[in-house]
Amino acid sequence: MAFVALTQYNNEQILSQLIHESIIVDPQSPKGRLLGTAATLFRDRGFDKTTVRDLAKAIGIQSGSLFHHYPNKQEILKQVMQQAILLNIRRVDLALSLNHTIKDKLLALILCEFQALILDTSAHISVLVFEWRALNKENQTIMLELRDEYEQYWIDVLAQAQQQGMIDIDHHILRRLLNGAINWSLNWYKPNGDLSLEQLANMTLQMVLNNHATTKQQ
Amino acid sequence: MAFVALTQYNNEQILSQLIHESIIVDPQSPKGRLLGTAATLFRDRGFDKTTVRDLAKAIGIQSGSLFHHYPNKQEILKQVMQQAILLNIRRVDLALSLNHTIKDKLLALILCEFQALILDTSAHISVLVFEWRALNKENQTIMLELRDEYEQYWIDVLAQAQQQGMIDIDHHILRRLLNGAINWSLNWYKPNGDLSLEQLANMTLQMVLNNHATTKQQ
DNA sequence: AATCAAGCCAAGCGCTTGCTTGGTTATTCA
DNA sequence: TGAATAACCAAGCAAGCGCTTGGCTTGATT
Repeated sequence: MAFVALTQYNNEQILSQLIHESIIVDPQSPKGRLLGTAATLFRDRGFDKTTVRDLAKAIGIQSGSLFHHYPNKQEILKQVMQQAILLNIRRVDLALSLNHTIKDKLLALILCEFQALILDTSAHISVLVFEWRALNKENQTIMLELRDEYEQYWIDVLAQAQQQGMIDIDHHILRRLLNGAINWSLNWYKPNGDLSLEQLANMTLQMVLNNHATTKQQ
Repeated sequence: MAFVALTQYNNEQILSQLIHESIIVDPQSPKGRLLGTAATLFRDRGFDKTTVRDLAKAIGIQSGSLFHHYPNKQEILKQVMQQAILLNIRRVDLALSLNHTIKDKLLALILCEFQALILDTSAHISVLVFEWRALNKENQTIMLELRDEYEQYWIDVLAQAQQQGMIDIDHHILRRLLNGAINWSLNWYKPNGDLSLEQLANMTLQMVLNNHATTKQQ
């Protein structure tokens, strides 16, 4: 029983499912393209340094026309982040259901998080991670509730891993350390280099597992 | 031969030494207090959202008077970051010389980095970590040279740790993961909580060491 | 006693920002 | 086919931004 990663097909299924449920906006629609463009600009230049004129120009409309779609710039930021979390909650949910040992589940979580940061949702997730402070307090509260939902998947798996003796240190703290280690890859990982995301995820797993568990499993 | 951490006295010695060598600005002087206030504001509100009027008001002068001390706002940011690195290079240098086993040296590096982020240089270092993109390209280059100098201490120790079989994965990648894990503590660690920095540093060390090394040493 | 630099103030310039307004064009669907 | 709605334009306002200017005050130096 080997480790199972999400396929491109999986991701497309999740996407169209969420669009159908009206949980996320179709990236093909005007509003969706706006969010995608905004995510890219926010990631590359930062929220504050991206002006509504920059954004409008990148889309090909007048700056004033943005406010037909969203009431203000802050709301655009919120939507970008919200879509990112909602999509990745589903991905994690599916990835965990495809794997059965705790070790594989943990690897699935790690790989999913790397993929979210580096692959197709990179722009949205980068904004979520690095433009957090640009969110106003009210929106931060809303987003924190969604993040808690996502974090629960991690906590559940890590708690079991600790129970089985696969990890040594407190799993809440381990999650914080891991979260930082993975997020930080945005600052250095080069997608077209020698190191694949699967390799990186495996190395990260190896870092947190104690040696007995590593050699005992499988 | 137990692990030796830097004392308050050590830090004061390093500080006055660096002031005497004119490498960093005396925090008591007008320019130094300006940098300290700027660091705090930049950390708490971000560089872009801190206006020169905010900064001037916090110091107790008119906004225009700032430009008597520094030619522009960007230069203030650069100085804040530069002071942070220069001070911490010295600290790491001393901390490594006080410890002799590789395991203790590694723990010293981890603890120093946590302390830099959380304790007295917190404001400066936070700015360095989280306001990097606010630096213009030219200043980024300058700062990268200083960071390389700092990173060399890490690479040296990690390379030896790997040679001795204390860590399993490539030490360059391990440094990236560790760097992220430690930096991220800014987002969650509460200095007055139950968890001390020494404990946190030890847990982090335990995470990266493989079990054989952990049990074999000492 | 004269000099001068450090430190600061008061005022405001020129520019950019998010967003508004009033109106026009395109698309959808009964 | 006609009405409603979505999508957009052109122009510009009010506020905030970094920074400049010209001159005043103070304390150390010679």
